[in-house]
Amino acid sequence: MLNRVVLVGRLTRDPELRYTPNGVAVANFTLAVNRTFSNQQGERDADFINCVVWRKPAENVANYLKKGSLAGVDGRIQTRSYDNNEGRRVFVTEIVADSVQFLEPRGASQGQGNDYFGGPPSGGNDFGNQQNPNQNRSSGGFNDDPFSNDGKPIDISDDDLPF
Amino acid sequence: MLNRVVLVGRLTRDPELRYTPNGVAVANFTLAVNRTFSNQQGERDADFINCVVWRKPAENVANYLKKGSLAGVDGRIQTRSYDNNEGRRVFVTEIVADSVQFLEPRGASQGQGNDYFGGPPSGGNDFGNQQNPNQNRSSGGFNDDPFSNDGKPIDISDDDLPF
Amino acid sequence: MLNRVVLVGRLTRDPELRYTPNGVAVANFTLAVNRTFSNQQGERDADFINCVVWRKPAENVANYLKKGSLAGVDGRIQTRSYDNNEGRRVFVTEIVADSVQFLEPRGASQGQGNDYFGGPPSGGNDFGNQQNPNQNRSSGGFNDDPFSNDGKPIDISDDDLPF
Amino acid sequence: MLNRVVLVGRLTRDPELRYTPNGVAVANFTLAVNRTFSNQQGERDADFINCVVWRKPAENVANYLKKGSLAGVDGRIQTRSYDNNEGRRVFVTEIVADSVQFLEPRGASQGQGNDYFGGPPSGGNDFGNQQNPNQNRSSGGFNDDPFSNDGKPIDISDDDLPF
DNA sequence: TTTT
DNA sequence: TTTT
Repeated sequence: MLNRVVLVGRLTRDPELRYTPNGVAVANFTLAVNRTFSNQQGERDADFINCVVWRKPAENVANYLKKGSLAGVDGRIQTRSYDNNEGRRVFVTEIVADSVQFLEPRGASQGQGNDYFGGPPSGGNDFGNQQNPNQNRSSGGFNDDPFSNDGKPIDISDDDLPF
Repeated sequence: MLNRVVLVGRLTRDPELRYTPNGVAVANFTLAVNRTFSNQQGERDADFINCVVWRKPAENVANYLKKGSLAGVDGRIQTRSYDNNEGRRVFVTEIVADSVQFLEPRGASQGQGNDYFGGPPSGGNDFGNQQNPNQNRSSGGFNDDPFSNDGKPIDISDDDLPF
Repeated sequence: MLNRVVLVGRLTRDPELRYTPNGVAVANFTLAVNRTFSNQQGERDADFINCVVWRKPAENVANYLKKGSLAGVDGRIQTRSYDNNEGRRVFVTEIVADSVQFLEPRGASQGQGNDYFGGPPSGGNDFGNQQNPNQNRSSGGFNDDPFSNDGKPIDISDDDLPF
Repeated sequence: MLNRVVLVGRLTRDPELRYTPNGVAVANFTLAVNRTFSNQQGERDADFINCVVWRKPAENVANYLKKGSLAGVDGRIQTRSYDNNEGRRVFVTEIVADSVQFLEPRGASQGQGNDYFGGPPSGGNDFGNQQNPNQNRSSGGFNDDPFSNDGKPIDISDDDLPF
């Protein structure tokens, strides 16, 4: 069923990288996502959202992100539970990231070249597991913008503004 | 910052409706969202995701959804904490729904008429807080489908299939 | 960079299935997504959104969805252009679906068993390309709901309701 | 019905700001969203996605974003049509943004203070129409991370790695 | 050219 | 503590 999450926020601390017994990489990190509205005290609260990422992107996260880095996450919500050392059942809600995007400007990672993110060897600012790069023949622009009416009087109506 | 969640799943039990001291409605419910892949044992696990919704849509949820109902949620992740009655700090991660969509077929709610959801007085199958119904003049369709080549030989290339 | 789309709507007509020269399946369909708000005339407009899906899920879409079917789509926006038979450049914006979910109730596809969707041989109501089924050990629930205060007076504040 | 889009990309040119006869602001801009995978030629294509935003956020977009700015968009897909000056029906697919987030680092807009975006008078790096700032009492962190096992041997299994 |  |  549908389960999709997209976040942009900052790492609250350096990511933690581990490996399973079989050598599969896992990285954990927490994203502080500032709310877009203020609370009663006029402050902007944040949500602190735990994220997990596996395999290659896990290593990229560990290598190129650190406390304070601005990052985007595309993933799904996962719930699980485990018994802690006091014999209590603990319930966990976290985001399993399909891909993590590094959103720091070039300077922040001393990269160079014409890519936003100078980091990973392979070039590119996105750490993803097998994506779905499907149909994309002649990637073109977009046109016929109804607003780009060349010199003719503008025609924007108010019809569509319900509140 | 960006924080967006979209879910489709089934209510694990009837929603709970309450009111704040000021009379504002809040509904809580949990969505079981079946995973789209199987685990090692060949079973489909589910994620159990707590949701909150406020005001009018809260009342609609309480009135038209029940245990087992299929529903869609569009919202954001919220984290909070509180001290429980043992003096322990409890951390909560939940979804604050901006809108909840009822996805049961008409029959399921004995509704009628030409709306999918026969429920709410106002008609419509969606419970939302103030949406952003912006520009939408002549709502039209889409056209010039590259695939609708009238009688001419099909032309789909394999260029775009990287794996 | 981030590019994520989630839709729930109804097919405007039967999906079209084709194959590339290399035998890769592609299905095209249009989703009518009713808006959640009414226009000036009190009517609910719809958006008509073109979707493409590749490989196995393409065949599932062709086999199990038809005009009017309620479906969910998780994908990304793609823009491309091509020259039509009048030598005009045509710009296309469409959704490339990573996965398509069949949201019709069981009866609608004469299925049976304890799966929501009785359709595909493999069982399951979701047609997806290689998903990212990562960490998901003991799938558990969620707990310590601040609202489940056992018999104690309810404590919901109005603090958080800014408008 | 569900219709949700989240994008992060760069403006292909300066945004265009206009006003309806009633004085409502509308801004148009196109986002270039680089794909996360390469094409057959080893290049990263981009999708060029037209966006519209209304009212106050429209003015913020016009004031604080320009060609090349990195921005996040949270919105919905809209389709419409109009007749162009050759009497042809043109179909448009675009994103109506509920909110636009400015993702440039502080320096890029000569701002200051402890907010990421020093721009808008009201402070804050997000331009949104009326959001849904609901329940958010004691915004706290997150804890009980199953991975933060203090000095005890790590326990990550491979159970969950299906491919 | 559109669905319920 | 979970839904079909």
